[in-house]
Amino acid sequence: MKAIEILKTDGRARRGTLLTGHGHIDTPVFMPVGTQGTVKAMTHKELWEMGVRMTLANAYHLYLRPGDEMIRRMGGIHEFSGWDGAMLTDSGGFQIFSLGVLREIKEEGVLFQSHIDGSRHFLTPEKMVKVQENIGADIAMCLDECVSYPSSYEYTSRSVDLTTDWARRCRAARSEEGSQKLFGIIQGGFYEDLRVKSAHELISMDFDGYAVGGLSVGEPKGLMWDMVDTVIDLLPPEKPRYMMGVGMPEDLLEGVKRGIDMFDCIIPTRLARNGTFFTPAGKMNIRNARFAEDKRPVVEGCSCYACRTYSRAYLRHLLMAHELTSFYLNTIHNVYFYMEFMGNLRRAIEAGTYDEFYRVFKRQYEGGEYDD
RNA sequence: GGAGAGGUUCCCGAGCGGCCAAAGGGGGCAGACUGUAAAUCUGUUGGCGAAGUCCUUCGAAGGUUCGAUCCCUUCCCUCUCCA
Repeated sequence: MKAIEILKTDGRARRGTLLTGHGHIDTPVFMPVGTQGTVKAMTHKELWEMGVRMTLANAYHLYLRPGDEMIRRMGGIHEFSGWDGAMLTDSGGFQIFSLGVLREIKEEGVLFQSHIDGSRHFLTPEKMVKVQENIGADIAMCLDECVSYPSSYEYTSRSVDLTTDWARRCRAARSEEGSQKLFGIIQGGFYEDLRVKSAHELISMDFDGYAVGGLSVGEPKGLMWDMVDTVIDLLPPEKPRYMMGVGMPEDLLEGVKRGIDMFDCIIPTRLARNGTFFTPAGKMNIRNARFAEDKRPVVEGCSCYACRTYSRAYLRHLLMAHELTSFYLNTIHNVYFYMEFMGNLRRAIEAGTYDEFYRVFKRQYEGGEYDD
């Protein structure tokens, strides 16, 4: 079954509808990250009201706790959590990368030591497909190896072969009944030929969609876009393209311009908890002393609950006092900002004015004039 | 009135002859964060534009010493116990 319908294009930018088992999702879409089946500090109510219709959870984390079998017995992640929107699960590939000290990568799979209790687990592509089926994600991701930057050509090359082999095994392991979609993940580090090779091999396996992974791992920005450019035109236009783990608003702007349909990133939620707000004029660190007695909202004219109700001074106070409400309100603002931003991107594509939107946004965002 | 303990940089608190502008924590200030082991991490926190065999600082004033936050004397102030 088809995973996306493209409604309109503007240059390379695509405006479409992602077809999932839990609703049709307007693309380009940004998925807030909810690793453990919840976007930190949010309930479904706030997310839904802000227009979030799709989130990302993590199969590795849910496998360890509470357990994928348990979630299956509870009726799947949607029933278990009460989330009516769509959900994509990452396979745990990123954890192979980020929890590096606790792992050993083999051809057969990854030997992993749980960060929770130290227990040993052998994660294979087949197993992670099964885990994601148990969880009941609308979109599952293949197990992959996300290579760090910098990595040698030799290492990256072997890693791509491994990721490709794992993708083949994931493809073979999936059960064909049900509406869950499975995406392949293009790797290849920062070597164009490896990216091309990875893309070609995955495309030949006919996945429901394709992700570009292994980006934003510490490389210069230019390199990241080189890799996207290298691969984007190889991808079948009738399938969704997902840029994993990206990014900042300016990254979304660049990605959409290049034809990416889906993004996820921890940035809006984590930065919120750490005191950084997104504004049309760039990032704002609310801890800065100059906001101590600032009665204005974070963003003048912003319709989010936090901006409608609270001042910079008060939000700063909540953060400094380590009040839990701070996480809630800050996250609301940043997620709202992202949702509104994505809506604007989509409308710009519909209107055929993406280039203009791109220029205006960048000028404002890099101008940094929120402090008057 | 008697006995004892103590006063250290914004706060708490270590230091008890030079390696001390003074550990550590808190707080403050600033930075970072990109498929979340994140309610996290990093830097900085006396002055002098920077630097230093520089200046000021460890309750106050004297003293001993080449040298004192550290030893001595007196004073001021806190706290505890006894009366």
